[in-house]
Amino acid sequence: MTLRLFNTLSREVEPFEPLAPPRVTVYSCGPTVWNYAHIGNFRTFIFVDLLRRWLEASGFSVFHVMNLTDVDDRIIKEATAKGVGIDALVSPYVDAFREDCEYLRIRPAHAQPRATEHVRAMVDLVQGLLDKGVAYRGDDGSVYFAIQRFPAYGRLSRLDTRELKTGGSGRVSSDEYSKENAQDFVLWKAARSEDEAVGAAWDAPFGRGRPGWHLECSAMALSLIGDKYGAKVLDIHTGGVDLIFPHHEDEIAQSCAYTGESAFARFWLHGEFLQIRGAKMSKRFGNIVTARALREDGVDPGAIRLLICQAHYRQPLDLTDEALEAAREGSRRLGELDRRLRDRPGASDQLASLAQETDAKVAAALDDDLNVPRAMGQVFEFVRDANRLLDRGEKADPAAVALWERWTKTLFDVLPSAREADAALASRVEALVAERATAKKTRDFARADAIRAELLALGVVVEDTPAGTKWRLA
RNA sequence: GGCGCCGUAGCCAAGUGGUAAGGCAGAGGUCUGCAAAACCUCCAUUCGGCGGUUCGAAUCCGCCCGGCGCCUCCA
Repeated sequence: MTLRLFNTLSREVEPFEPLAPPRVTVYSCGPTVWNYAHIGNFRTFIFVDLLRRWLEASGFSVFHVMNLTDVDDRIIKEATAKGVGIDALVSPYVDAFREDCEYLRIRPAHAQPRATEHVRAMVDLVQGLLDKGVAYRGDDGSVYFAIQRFPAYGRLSRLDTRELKTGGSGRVSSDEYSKENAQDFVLWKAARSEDEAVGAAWDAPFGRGRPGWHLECSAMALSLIGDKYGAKVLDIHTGGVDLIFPHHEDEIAQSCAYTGESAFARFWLHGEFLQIRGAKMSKRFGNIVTARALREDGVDPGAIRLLICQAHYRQPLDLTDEALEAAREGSRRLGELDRRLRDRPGASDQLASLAQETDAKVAAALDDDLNVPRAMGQVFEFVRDANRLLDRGEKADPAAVALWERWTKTLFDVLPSAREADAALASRVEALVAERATAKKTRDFARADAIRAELLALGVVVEDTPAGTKWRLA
């Protein structure tokens, strides 16, 4: 049983074998920190998080890099508008991104390089490309990559089968005139006064300027895996489907032209979009839902993760209130069983073997191009069967509990967040629960129900069990 | 216009040649003073439509309808 992954390069599911097992290098295109990342961005990052968790659980030693783009056109534009430097603009959003990742239980990448901290590597890369003659300096002082001098250009996005859009707005930016070929892309943008004003310009042998977006990823990836492992080729490169062209195509061109290798990454994995009510989430459409907005609305990260886990990463997923509510309910049910398992420790061959069977199916699903939804289906079948066994008096076998925690915590991390009532509320609730117990004992059910309603108003749900009354936050 | 993805129950969603996983919602039941939680039963003769290939298709092919994305430094 080996891991198979869909490789955008071949458009096929292929057996995954890293260059130097057990090490696996993964580079993920991260956010541009000009604003709060939205939940659509995070769908991709959660997909990568699931991939990493499964690689690690499969015994691979993962080195994960996710960049933070902290210099680009939008950032410069925003900084200019606000009259601040790019670093001042970006810093709060860098912090926000890390907070959001923590909220969504996304494991931080081992390296989270910021583009502006690696300008040296970018300059070297550009110089290397100039030296090799695949890049040239345009009339405007910017440096461009000549795609005609890189025959493999377009392989990832199947450019040879595409036609350029004709007609349309015909919008041509001024730098178009500086290129040898309209499709050449910029590696290094000559500094303008606006760039200087916000601190977005660096010295380079080929002229003062700033890195182009595509360049950033190549330079950081190559320098980080090069420094650490002496490697020139990534095992896996991830991103959203929108990055296939031109971003990843350009990364391949730059990187391979520079290293002389035939590949920049052996596997290219792309996550589909999270749409919102059928449309792409975009600032333009005003339909952005940020992670922090969800957090402020009290949405449990377990529910968000479960929602994302219930669709395959290569399928578009539509975010609706209904879908989120369904996931919240599903996550709650998982949480119920989790509580039950902790409450009833003991030995049970039946539960242990059930868990083992489930685990094998979960593993098979994940090995099949990270089929998380199929794996989740198996977990839910386990929930039903385990509850039935517990109803019949079986105990929570430690071996079963260990596997349960592997799925629900280590791999998918979909349980509801633990929520503790503060001391004041807890003591008030305890008092009411005690009073209700007395009322029940004297068969004053009207009083007991009134107290239950009162508790509900406090956000507390009570459950009468053979072991006594239990309560929890709703 | 070119390239690509998708259309499976009320909602979300697996399944890509062998006779429709799973979640949510809903109905009935067990348990309960009543609830809650959990469990049991039911809930797509059918997979956007029409043709075709096949012993057999949601799965392959063709056409059509509908939705979405990329071709603008957008995950």
